Amino acid sequence: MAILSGSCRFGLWNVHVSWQDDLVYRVRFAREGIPGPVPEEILRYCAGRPSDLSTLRSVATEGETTFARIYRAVREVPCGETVTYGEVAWMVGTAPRAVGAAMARNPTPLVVPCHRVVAKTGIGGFSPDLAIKEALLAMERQRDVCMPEKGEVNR
DNA sequence: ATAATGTCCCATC
DNA sequence: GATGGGACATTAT
Repeated sequence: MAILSGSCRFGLWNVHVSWQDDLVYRVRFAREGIPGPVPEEILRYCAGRPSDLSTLRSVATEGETTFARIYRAVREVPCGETVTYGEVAWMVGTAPRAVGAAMARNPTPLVVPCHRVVAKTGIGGFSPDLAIKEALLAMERQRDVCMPEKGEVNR
């Protein structure tokens, strides 16, 4: 089968997704949208509705490279919570700057929740726009986009 | 081999 | 509180 690609809206941005079944190859934020399908969980998440992004897999977490291990560690950060670059580094057994470099090159934001990794003193960075990171964190703190478990999805 | 990262920590004002 | 420099691991050129 061919890899599918499409986009959905999140605030002022469009979230482009390349995927197949439960495996996500790439996620990126862009000004303009494109037609095509997007995984159901991502669609719900962007709409601020309950979703469980952990049901999706990312190509970024596969392999035995240091980056892959970093992405796996980040994936375990619960929705609504944050960790610092240093803490992730300690868990994986690497350096804080390596974590920063890995986040900057994260091929699948959201699926690998790099927005939950913040600096010890501030919020850290995010591209293409730090405002996206702030919006994601604010949404996870206030809304119940987290915990799709056991039917509370609608009513 | 060198530069560049979405960092951290400690020593200074 | 603000600033500066060094150390750290990894990737890209």
